[in-house]
Amino acid sequence: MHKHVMEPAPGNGSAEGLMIAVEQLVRYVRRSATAGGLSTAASSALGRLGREGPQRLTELARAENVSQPNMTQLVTRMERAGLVRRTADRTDGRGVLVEATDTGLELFRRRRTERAAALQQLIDELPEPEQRAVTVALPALARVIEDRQARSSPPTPP
Amino acid sequence: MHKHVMEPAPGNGSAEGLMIAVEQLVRYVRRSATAGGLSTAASSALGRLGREGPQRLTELARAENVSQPNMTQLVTRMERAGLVRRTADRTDGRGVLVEATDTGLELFRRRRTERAAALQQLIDELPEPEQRAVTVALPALARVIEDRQARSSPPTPP
DNA sequence: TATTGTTATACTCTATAACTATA
DNA sequence: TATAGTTATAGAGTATAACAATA
Repeated sequence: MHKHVMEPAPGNGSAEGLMIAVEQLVRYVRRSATAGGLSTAASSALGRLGREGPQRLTELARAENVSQPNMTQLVTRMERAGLVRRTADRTDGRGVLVEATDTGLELFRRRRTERAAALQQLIDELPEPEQRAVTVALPALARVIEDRQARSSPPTPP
Repeated sequence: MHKHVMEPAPGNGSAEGLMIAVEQLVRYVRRSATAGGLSTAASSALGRLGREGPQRLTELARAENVSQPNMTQLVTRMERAGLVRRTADRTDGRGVLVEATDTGLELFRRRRTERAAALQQLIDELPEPEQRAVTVALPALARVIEDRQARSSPPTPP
């Protein structure tokens, strides 16, 4: 096959090659969760609510790296779908707490199970040493991302 | 911090934990490319055109896992932006070949460089053995995904 | 005055169904 | 008849700007 433009192969270890691999993984993962017809954005927001419990709309928007109006609309759609509910923040009359419903939590778990199964299928096809590399590499990358985010946001000072 | 719902941590090696890590990586990578204001979809399609050269619209839609009308519209938007052009397929009057322009290719490279730099920053913060795990794991996963796709699509039979 | 959230507006992205033109 | 592509339609996802209410 003729290569129209010279570029790194996904396997050569350069940062660009690695990014090509990541892009492929991203596309694969995105396709693998289908339950409930949830979008990536909804699934991600719901996951955060499930993991971390009810939180402020602004907090959620910041955490998900979307604008406040975007989150307002996303929450509205999810509320309409019965996945989350809004409640008043008693400590601040301006605030709104967003909370996952039982339906929402259950759907989120089912979707993540689907994605996890798809990833597991991939891993199962790898030889042993590369399997181990995956179980080391992915959590390590996640940890570094978390560290960076913790460093750049206010560390809940006294 | 109180855990609202019990769930695997990103680092415990279970498929669900690994998927949480992948989700985090996905969000990080998506945010890291900003040049040209290209969307994920446009960037991905442009990348394929760059790597593989001009191809049929249907072929492109299938490869990117989107519907044909979706690809029609995406190509239209990209054409309007000067990133691709349509040409006739001389071997089939119904067909349309989509081809990246020089502008399109240049922008694609710049965006991937941005993403690669962001990934490299992550990797640089890892201890040596985990760095090595990353350079093994990501290409291995990409390779398995490619294998699966090759198996499920017609292998260009005679 | 600053912050929280919503509304208004305007794109992109996405799918399904219906259509046109060519094979 | 089947395939390639477009058009029509509709809804999700996104952002910025303007606004309302509360702190």
